[in-house]
Amino acid sequence: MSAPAQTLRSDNRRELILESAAELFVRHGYGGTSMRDIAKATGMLSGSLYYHFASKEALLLSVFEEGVRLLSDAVDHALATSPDDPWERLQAAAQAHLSVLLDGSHFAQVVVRVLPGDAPGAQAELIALRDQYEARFHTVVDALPLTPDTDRSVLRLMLLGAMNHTPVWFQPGRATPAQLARHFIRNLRGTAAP
Amino acid sequence: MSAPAQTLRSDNRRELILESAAELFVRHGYGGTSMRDIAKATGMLSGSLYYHFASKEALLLSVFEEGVRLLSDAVDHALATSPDDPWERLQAAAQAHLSVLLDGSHFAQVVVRVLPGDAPGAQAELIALRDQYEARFHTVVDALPLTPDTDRSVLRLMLLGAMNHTPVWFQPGRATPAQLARHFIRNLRGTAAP
Amino acid sequence: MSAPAQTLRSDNRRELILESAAELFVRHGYGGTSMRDIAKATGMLSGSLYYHFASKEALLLSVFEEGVRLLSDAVDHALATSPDDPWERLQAAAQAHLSVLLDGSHFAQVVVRVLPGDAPGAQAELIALRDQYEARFHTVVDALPLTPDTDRSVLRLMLLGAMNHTPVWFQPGRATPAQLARHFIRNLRGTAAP
Amino acid sequence: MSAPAQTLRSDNRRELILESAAELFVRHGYGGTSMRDIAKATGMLSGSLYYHFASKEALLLSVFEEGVRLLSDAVDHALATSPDDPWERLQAAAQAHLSVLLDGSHFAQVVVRVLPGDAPGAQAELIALRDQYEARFHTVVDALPLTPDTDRSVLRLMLLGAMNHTPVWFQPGRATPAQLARHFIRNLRGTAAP
DNA sequence: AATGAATGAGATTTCATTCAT
DNA sequence: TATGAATGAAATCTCATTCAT
Repeated sequence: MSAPAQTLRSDNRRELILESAAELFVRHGYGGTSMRDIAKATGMLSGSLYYHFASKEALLLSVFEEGVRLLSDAVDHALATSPDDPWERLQAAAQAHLSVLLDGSHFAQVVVRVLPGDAPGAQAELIALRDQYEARFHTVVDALPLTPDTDRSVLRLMLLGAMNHTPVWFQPGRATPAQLARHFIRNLRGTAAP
Repeated sequence: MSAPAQTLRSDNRRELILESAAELFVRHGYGGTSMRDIAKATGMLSGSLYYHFASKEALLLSVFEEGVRLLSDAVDHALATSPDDPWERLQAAAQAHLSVLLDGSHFAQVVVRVLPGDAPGAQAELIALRDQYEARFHTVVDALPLTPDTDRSVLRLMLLGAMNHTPVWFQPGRATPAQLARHFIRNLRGTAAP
Repeated sequence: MSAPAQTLRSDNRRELILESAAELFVRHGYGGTSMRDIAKATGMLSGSLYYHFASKEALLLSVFEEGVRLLSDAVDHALATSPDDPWERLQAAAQAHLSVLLDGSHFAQVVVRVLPGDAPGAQAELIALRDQYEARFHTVVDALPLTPDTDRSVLRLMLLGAMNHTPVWFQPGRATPAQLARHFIRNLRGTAAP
Repeated sequence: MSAPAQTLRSDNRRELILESAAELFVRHGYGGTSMRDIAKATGMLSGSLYYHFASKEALLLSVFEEGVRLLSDAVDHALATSPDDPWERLQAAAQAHLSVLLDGSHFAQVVVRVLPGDAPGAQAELIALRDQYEARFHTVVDALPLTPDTDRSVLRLMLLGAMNHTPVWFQPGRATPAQLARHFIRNLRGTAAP
């Protein structure tokens, strides 16, 4: 009975550090955030972080993994429950992506804010994680019925770029992530007045 | 005869520092780049940088300003020499933006890579510079003939996000900035197969 | 048993830094003393000082406070146990002041050696501390029976100036602080041969 | 015709540097003043100072010498034109000392503000200059008719300490240096109400 | 699990100084 | 005479990290 309680408490601690780190990485970037900043935000001393994470890069990696996990789970679930229409599937994926990204989850924002080059020691892992997640959009875009002269890669990267830019300008009151996703997809399907 | 040489030499020094700094800021981020790194890349000692720039933030600001200047000049020129068709004007602006961004100019890439939050002391100035540049796209997008239910802000931010994401994945051999711009605009006008 | 030892050790460390700093500030002035000098004198590395004091100015302030505390306590105690005669009370205060200043306490000497203008960032606090201490002499001098044409402020400042100058020339073997105090007061009461 | 003009101009430059340096040494101490500060106050670049002075310590020494010269000349002149009464001679010397010190001459204030320990490399010269000046007070105090139990050294150092402390608290409007000198001497001759 | 204390390297910045021009 | 540019050392301070407790 006491063991699970302990585990829970320890998990809470770890969670708390991860959350504080994620928030600070988003706000000031990886290089602009110090272990002391993270410790202070957590109410600990900086040495104490090292009981939970071996290094700053390991901490970043954990944050990044959690962000990728949240995004992946959301998109996977959206695709699993979405109908067959290719454009609707893309919109479902976009909506899932934006929902996680804009609902205040700092984890997901770290994934699109911190570039692998920011942490040379973790570069390879960060790239692998990001690619592994983005593969989903590869699949979905490939299924779209497009005119032959449309470059599917450009379309995919365009959508990803547009979506990953949203944390910079998004304001909660104005539009929901779902509405944004609809806008994005509709724009991609054609916005010109006839 | 000697005066211009002197001026040139001094300008070269400053220019050289700016270029090295820009490149490193792009590669490792602002916080991931040290003044020593910049000095080493320039072949100077780190103290010598301070003859030319008062602080690391002042150096970033100069780099940023140069980037904004390059982008602004290119877009302004493109718009000044472009025909009246609104979509063609947007494409001209996008092409100018992407050309500067992807032709190897690290200055412009700093503008889209370094976020104001990375340098708290320069935050306000960075935001002002960015906004002042992006105003151009406001104007051009406002002139587009769009279906009434299209949110022009979303369309503008979508395009900017897509374009500013390109340095992450662009590979020189595959497509030119001009081709990319055309793709982007075409996609925004409608890519769905009939 | 181990807790007090720990506390003691930590206090000792802080105390040691304060003492080394005080000695160096007295010998070479505030601006002539570097944190490295202080660290070396303490047997630490210069970075370690910052665990105990946030900045060089904060360290100076702590040294200054300790000096003011020592002086204040001594003078307060002297006045509390001195008789009612105003001149004897002034002499008691002067003796207390000189005793602390000349018994080798570097803390007190910092108070009279380092001028507020030496550390612009701490100027206001230094002035406040000094004034708060010197107020005691205001009170005691005000109680003296003086001829009406005597300017009490001048008398007070004369005595303070004379006393605070002593660390420059005092030599331990020649006269005791108590003797000096007696000389000072007697001189102020009249030294002219009849 | 042009040579003297040049000389004059050069002398002015030198004078200007000396004055700026003196003022800054008084305000922020020797260690708290940088060559750049002095250059800026003079309207030159820091490298240019080295045409006039070989080093920061040489500059301090020149300032100090000028201060000692001003004080010495004033006191010597006062003694040369003063009557024979020993106390009046002391008062004349004190008045000369205070007049120079408080009339806004930063040179003289440097002499009493900068301690030899502040500039280890110039220590010996600074001490020699100071001692050479203060010898005058030795002579004058020795001539005083004093009760046998009065320690002449203490009296002399008391007066010097009191006088050299005045720049810290003196306010131009309230009393003239001459009045202060009279107060000081009268206090030393006896202030106690009968 | 966490802390207090320290480390040592390295960050940004400042300094006195030099020197070609 | 003075400047612009640079130097190299040293200044203050911060950092990620370690470790005994």
